[in-house]
Amino acid sequence: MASIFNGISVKEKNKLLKELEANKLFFKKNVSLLKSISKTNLIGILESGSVQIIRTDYNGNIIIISDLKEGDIFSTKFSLLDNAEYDIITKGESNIIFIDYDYILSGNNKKSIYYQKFLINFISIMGELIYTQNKRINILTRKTTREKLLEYFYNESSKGFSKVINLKFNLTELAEYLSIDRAAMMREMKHLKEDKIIESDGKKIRLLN
Amino acid sequence: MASIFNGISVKEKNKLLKELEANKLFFKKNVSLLKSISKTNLIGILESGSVQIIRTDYNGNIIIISDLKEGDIFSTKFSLLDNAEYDIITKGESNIIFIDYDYILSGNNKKSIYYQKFLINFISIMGELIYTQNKRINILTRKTTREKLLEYFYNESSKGFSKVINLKFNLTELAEYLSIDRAAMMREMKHLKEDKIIESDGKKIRLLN
DNA sequence: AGTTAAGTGTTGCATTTGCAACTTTAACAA
DNA sequence: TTGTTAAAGTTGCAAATGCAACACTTAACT
Repeated sequence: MASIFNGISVKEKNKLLKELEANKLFFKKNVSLLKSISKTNLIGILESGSVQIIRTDYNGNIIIISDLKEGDIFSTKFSLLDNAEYDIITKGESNIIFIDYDYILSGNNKKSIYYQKFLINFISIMGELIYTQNKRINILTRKTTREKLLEYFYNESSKGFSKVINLKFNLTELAEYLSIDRAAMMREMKHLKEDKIIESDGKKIRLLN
Repeated sequence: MASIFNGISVKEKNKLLKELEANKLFFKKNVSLLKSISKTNLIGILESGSVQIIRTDYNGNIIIISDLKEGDIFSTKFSLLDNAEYDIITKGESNIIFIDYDYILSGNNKKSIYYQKFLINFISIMGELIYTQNKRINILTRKTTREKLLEYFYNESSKGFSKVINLKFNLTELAEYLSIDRAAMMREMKHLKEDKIIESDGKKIRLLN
């Protein structure tokens, strides 16, 4: 998995961050970031700790949009953080580097080789994100629960070159990812088993035929 | 809207394309591109003409995934073009520049200022795409037809700073974008009118209260 | 070990949805 | 003008889905 500082030494990284006028901020556990930062134009790099992007729907249910680990980045520009339903929450004490997005792209007086590497790494990360999003859209646009499940299973199966899938989600999270009711999903998985299209045991799914 | 050659002169552009070992290919109307190119690692830039990315579902229905205009880019890496349901079709005679994605990112011996501009423009375009995709996912993850419609209308309304929306889709395309049955969508729009939540006339929608 | 919380599995029921099959309207070319 | 095609608008109906409410199992913590 690409990281934004790939191929950049610690020394170069510090120079780069100064050049980009980066700010490093410390946050306690369970804090909403949106109160302390600009909502529209920042790139955040999670240096240490852990952070979640969440959506709170009209019922008050919290849906985890993404779970960030050290080295991951997020953006207040591409994500929908101007939308009141969304927020960024620290799950533990976290150090986060913020850089102004437009300043990254201004290019002014930034000709160093590590700046170029930074741009390239950024592109790499964005490419992965676009691909991930396309996969999800490809699933979400299926009309039935069965099609959504099977599209997901086939994706995971071909990714691992195997008819056996070890879910990286628990079943509750899988239902959230597919955006379907959990009970309806369980029901449909039962039908898929009855129809001998899959076998399953816990998080292990086997595609038949 | 950002273009990949923003701020790059024609002369520089030609140097850059040589540096990136770009290939320019001509295609006739109604041709599938996937037969002539590598499926996994290219960036395509539509220099002239018009192109669509489509998906053919199991019923044989064709869904337009995106409609590319001159200057737009597409990627065989981020899009799901390895998936048999997807294809790229020229709608008219088209000239397309292909660049190897990994080569763009290798950075080797590429220190020119226009290469840097190219990277920056690329990031800009990818950022817009990520944002667009996030918006769509935000809609597709709503459970009901009504919520999908309203989320879409509210988005468009706040984008235009107005309670009146002029749809950029026709209603058939809107149903496809929201991934709902057209008849069901029409029915729900009628309910929204009866409930005095919207008024509508053709492609003009007005949000009430 | 015992308690609590989180996740799994199931069911009945009302509602929503997709699908098929129409009619009507609009756009446009012969 | 008339004929043709695409889009808009309707409706009935069967099937799928979400929701609520359970019981049961597993994991996590004190």
